[in-house]
Amino acid sequence: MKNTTRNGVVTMFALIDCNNFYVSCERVFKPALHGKPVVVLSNNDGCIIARSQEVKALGLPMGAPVFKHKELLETNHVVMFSPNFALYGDMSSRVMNTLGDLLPDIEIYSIDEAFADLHGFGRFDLHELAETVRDTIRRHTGIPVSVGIGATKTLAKAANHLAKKQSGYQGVCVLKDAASTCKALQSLPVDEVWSIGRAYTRRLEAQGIHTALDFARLRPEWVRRQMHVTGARVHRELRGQSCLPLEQVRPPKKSICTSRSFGRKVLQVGELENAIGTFAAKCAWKLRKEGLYAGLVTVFAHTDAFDKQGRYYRGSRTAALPFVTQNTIDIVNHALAILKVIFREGYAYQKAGVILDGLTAASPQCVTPSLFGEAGSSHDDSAAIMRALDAVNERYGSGTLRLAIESSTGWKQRMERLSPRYTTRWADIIEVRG
DNA sequence: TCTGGGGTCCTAGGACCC
DNA sequence: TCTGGGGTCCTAGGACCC
Repeated sequence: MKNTTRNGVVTMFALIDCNNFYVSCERVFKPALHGKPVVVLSNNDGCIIARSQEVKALGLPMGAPVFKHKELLETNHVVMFSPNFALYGDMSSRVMNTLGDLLPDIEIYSIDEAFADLHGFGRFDLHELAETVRDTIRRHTGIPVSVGIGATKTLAKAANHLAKKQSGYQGVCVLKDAASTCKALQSLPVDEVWSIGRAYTRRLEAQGIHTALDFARLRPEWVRRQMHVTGARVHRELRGQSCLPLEQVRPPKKSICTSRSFGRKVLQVGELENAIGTFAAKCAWKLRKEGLYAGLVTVFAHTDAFDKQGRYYRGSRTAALPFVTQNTIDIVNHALAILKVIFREGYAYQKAGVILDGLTAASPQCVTPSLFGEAGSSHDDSAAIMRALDAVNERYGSGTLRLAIESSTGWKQRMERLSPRYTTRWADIIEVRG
């Protein structure tokens, strides 16, 4: 196994991952739930998207629909929450801030995970360092984390998985040399390797490849041929050759999407227009938050794929905007025009969405305007109106100021088990009585 | 009755051009 | 029967991630 170097110094990567993150967030404010089975549900309270250890032990899989497991959930008195993303987002920044104070070079990889480059910690005991990280985050935020350390990001991921799954590790696993790495990979099923999903697992197992070590020992040419560049990269990473650098600056988004399942059948074009208008406006708002402009709009709508009786239809179309924009009114109008084209009478629509692509950071002044581009309000006026819109909604709550076509509830149907926004809403702040 | 939402990257294949 | 070759751009779909 080769180790990677940075400025001639051997470097190691850490992956810090929150345990059962959404469930842990709920538990911080309801300590009585520790040791009890808890799940967090998707929008519309449809699927299970986070499970406590106790629920995993019951054999309930990730993404399981609630209605299929009603009995199991009831007999085991599983506590259920609607998703509270305002709370999870805020708890995530607390965790990341604490981590950033401990380790200078981090990459926030997802809401509940971060990588760290440990090149400055060569003389430290990495196991002790990892324990300090685990304990400090727990103390400062209440969130339990696991820490995995290895010579590459993929090995850090693998180490983290073992730290979580095998209780002997107590949430900390360091693959400090070739011997410990080999031993770890032997105990890691190949489908747990980062970026080896269902499809590749099926093909690898057919070849008798069952563990990460089996995979790491395959010939590079074979892996390149069968699993393309992505597979080849993972393969090299598992063998200790770092191919994935730490990305401390988040690259700009390439697409922005807002979509929902309706939670009921939508038949009328007017209702669908209301939904698409709402989603398009939300996309435009996300776009402005990122400081980007969109060049393409896609609208899709489809009936229920699980419903074997009903007639299936899936409509989707992409259109180029006449000029790049971040204006809600432009984006909503174009989305509604696309909807007119794809809408078919007589279907029971179950889900729809809007996607913005062709994103650019350039403001319209820097972009050649379309020869037949829509004249009218200047870009300056448009930008000023959007700033005013965002300012009002920021201050008085999203949806205070909106287009007539938008729904006031954002097409959220059932959210019956929502916890309070303890950390982001004054009215919901927790009171401590002494 | 009731099955999430938001992303990225890669490849193959068609359209089109010279 | 036999039907150029190479390049680019775009899109759809697959695979994967959290």
